[in-house]
Formats: sequence, C-alpha cells, structure tokens
Amino acid sequence: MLRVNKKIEYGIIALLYLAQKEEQTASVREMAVSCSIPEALLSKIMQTMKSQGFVQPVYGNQGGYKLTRSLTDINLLEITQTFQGPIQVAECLGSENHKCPAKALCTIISPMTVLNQKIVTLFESTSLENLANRKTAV
Amino acid sequence: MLRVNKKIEYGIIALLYLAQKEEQTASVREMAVSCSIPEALLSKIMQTMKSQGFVQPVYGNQGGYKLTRSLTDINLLEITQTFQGPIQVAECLGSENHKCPAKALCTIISPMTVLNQKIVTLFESTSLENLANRKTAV
DNA sequence: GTCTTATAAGACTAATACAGTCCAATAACA
DNA sequence: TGTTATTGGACTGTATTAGTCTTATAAGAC
Ligand code: SF4
Ligand code: SF4
Repeated sequence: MLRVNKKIEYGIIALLYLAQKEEQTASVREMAVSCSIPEALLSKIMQTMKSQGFVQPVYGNQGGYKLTRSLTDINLLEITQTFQGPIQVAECLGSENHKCPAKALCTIISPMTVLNQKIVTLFESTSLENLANRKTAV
Repeated sequence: MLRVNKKIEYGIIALLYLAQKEEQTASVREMAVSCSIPEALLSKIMQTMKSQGFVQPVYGNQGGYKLTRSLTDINLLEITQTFQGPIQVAECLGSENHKCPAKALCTIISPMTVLNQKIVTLFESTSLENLANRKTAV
C-alpha cells in the first residue's frame, strides 16, 4: 500500500484549516467538527504539532491553537517524519539497523537508496502551501 | 516509514539472481543460501512470482525456477502491486473505499492524488534492469 | 475564589499487516 | 520407488495503526 498514516493526513487538514483562519485560534472541537475528524484523535495530533513547534496553544475560553509558521515554510517531509518517522523505503536505510538477514549480500541496497532519496526529495519539495493550492512540486 | 515489504525486496533479489544464471534454473534453496534469505519465506515468494508469470517452475532434481521475462520488461510497480497491492499514499485513493470520515470535506484529496501518481510513475519507470545496474530511472 | 473552557498526558484497545514457520501434498525424474 | 523440489494451507508472534478514555492542568470570566 505504501501509505501515509491518518495522523499525517488529519494533521495537514487541520493546519490548512488553521491557516485559513489567519491569526485567529481554532479549538480542537471546532476543527474536528469542521473537518469531520474524530475529536480525541485530532487532540492527540495537535499535541504533537505543538511539541514540534507547528502551532501554539491558547488555553481557556475562545482558546485553541494558532499556526506559528507559514504554510510555505512547512514541507510534507517534516510532517511525515513527525508522525511516521524517517522515510525508509527499505528497513536498512537511514537509521543504522542491521536486522535484515540479506544485508551482507544484498544486491539492491544501492538502488533502493537512490529510490528512497527520490521519494524524500518529492516530499521535501512539497510545501503545505503547495497542498493548499492542490499542487505538488517538481 | 513508508516501507516496501520484505517480500518485495527478497523477491527482487531472487529475480536478479535468476537473471544472472541466464537460462539455468536455480532452486529456492540455492537462492536462499546465496542471498541469505529465509528459505521457507522465499519459497512462498516464488510461488507468488510463479502465479504472476514472472518465473516458471521446474520440478525434480536439478529443478528450481527460471525467469520467463526480461529484466528490462519488469518494473518495480508490478512487483510492488503483486506483494503489497496498489500504491495508495492515502487510503481513499484508487480502490473505491469510503471508510475515511473526513472524505466529504477533505481538502487534500486532490493534491494527494497528484502525489500518489508521482510515486506510481517513479516505480513504474524503474525496471529491474535499472535496479540491477544500481540506477533508478527519471 | 470557583466555574468553565480548553489543552496535556498517559494508558488502553481492537484491527490489521508483516515476517516468518511448519506441515502435508504433489510433480517429475532417475 | 526413492529423491528432489515445488505447492498450498494453516499458523504464530510482533509491530503499527486508528481510535478511545480518563485524569490533570492552565487560564480567563464572573
Ligand atoms: S533486502 Fe537489502 S535493501 Fe532490503 S532491507 Fe535487506 S539489506 Fe536493505
Ligand atoms: S483524509 Fe482525505 S485524502 Fe486522506 S483518506 Fe481521508 S479523504 Fe482521502
């Protein structure tokens, strides 16, 4: 399947929603209702977004979250890494992990590395602004 | 992570090994030992390869499998689809499945479709011959 | 000061996919 | 008929995913 998980998708949808509201805050409930996303799950997602510095929380009545960065400044790779870890089309790529029994004799590590880099570049060159405008770069 | 599963990797390694042997057959045991792939698992993989027409079985002593198609003719997309189903970077793409609660109001279906197509194209334009030569196309 | 609104944090669950194993059956050749 | 090797099915343990629930905390409103 080669899927990006739901946290990533819901997270992006929420950030795009926040961007639309400009400087205003939006609560998790408002975003969940407006975007048909399960509220408890979105709450978790926004906590992570906060910890990564994408949004800032505002407590109390009329509170919620507001964006702290511009959509043009956030790329898909960052979001993906936040919620799904590094892109590794093969498990041996990137983080040093030697679990693969075939590694010593593997004939495809090199091309898999190239393939991985291409996917990384594709994600990296796609900003949330691109997504908001229904485009992907390159 | 965005991983391609082990069956795909082991399967490709096995096909490359077969290609190296030209017209000769190679048994699952031989391939498993030569490539450090768990034999029982590779056996399963080769069964699928056979059912998809990538290889032809030869029973009995000195038997095994032989390639039925040229490496230049097999692309990564085919292999991936065989062992992991269609590439769907978001679950709602491709196969008509409406499980996503956000679908009706989703602001990112369109760009996700474009992104998906780019990954499909990347996989499709990479032949096993490309992989054997440690390259990926485009 | 306390009520209310909202975020924060953690534990918890069910469903699915993945990696791998084991076993009994069958095909073909020597 | 024995040997080599593929075939097909069931089966297991682990990890990830998607989602829920509950309790605690921050801060403004009255
Ligand atoms: S099969 Fe090769 S590329 Fe894939 S994980 Fe193992 S060593 Fe890496
Ligand atoms: S969030 Fe949007 S793109 Fe992702 S699965 Fe749901 S409808 Fe499709």
